[in-house]
Amino acid sequence: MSETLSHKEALQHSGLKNTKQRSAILNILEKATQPLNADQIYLALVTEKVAINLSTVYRVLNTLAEKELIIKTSSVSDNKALFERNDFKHQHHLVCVECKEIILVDECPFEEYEKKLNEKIGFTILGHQLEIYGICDKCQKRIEEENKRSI
Amino acid sequence: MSETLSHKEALQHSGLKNTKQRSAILNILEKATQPLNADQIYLALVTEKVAINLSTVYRVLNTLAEKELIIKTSSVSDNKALFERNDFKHQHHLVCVECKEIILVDECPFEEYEKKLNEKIGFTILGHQLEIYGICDKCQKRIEEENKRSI
DNA sequence: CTATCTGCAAAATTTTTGCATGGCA
DNA sequence: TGCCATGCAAAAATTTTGCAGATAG
Repeated sequence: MSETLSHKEALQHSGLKNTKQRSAILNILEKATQPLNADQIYLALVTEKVAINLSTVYRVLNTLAEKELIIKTSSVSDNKALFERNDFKHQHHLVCVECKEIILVDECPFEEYEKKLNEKIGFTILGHQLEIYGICDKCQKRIEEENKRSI
Repeated sequence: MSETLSHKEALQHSGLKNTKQRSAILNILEKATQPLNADQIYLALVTEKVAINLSTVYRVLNTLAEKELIIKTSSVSDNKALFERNDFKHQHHLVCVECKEIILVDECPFEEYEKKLNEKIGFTILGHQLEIYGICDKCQKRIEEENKRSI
């Protein structure tokens, strides 16, 4: 399995040992279509008959996030930590405060800004964490509809 | 105090009673230059000699967020719930990873970006949580100096 | 072989809840 | 007055940690 192989390489490259727990967690995140929380990952592993402890899940996730193999974010609705694989594309999350859906966007408004800050105050930006929240198109329309009806 | 008055009106408009705890919390968020978590709000209230219980803070914050008088988000780094007033005038933090100093900047690269996102995918931005990290001018120069000396 | 990793149990932290009392409309 | 809101204490939920035994390199 080439995925497992690349996980092994990724772990080694980060100076981490290639254990079945770590590899299994990377596999889960590989398959996921949206960020998952620790419990969801734990349950997915149990379903796949992977023997693991929830505290190990947390520890592995934090380790992988530190090494930037995965990305740690957090959910607005129930504020649990969320994790997703780092495909090294620079993306940001749009979180709808109504339906809690997460929309991924590739564009980033920072290239410009980073340059400006550096010129202005000499601050060198290494990175940033950005979460944008608002209301998605679908919810906006639903809300408008509801308002019309209630008049 | 006109702020207190508008809080009273805002609460009434949402069908909520105007209690000193709710008003005090709205006041704290009014003054804040960035989203605050429940504990920070509680501490700010205690500092201002407002008698309140932490569970009331949580309850009030959730109620206000439901009525959309405030916005609930969550922090990426320590995933705690964050709260800010709905029409937030914000600043951003530049955190130096060397000396941990925090530099406040007023400029925000989002006005442009928000417009673009709205036109493109209909997403209406209510706010955003941004953590920028890098190296400040001072540390940059110190590091360069150290490197020169070690050659 | 040994430094790192995991499981387990227990603790720490954040948030929620039940119930009796208090206070706004 | 009546209902909504708060305080208090206790519980629930999420995440972290210490330690002893297991395992990858």
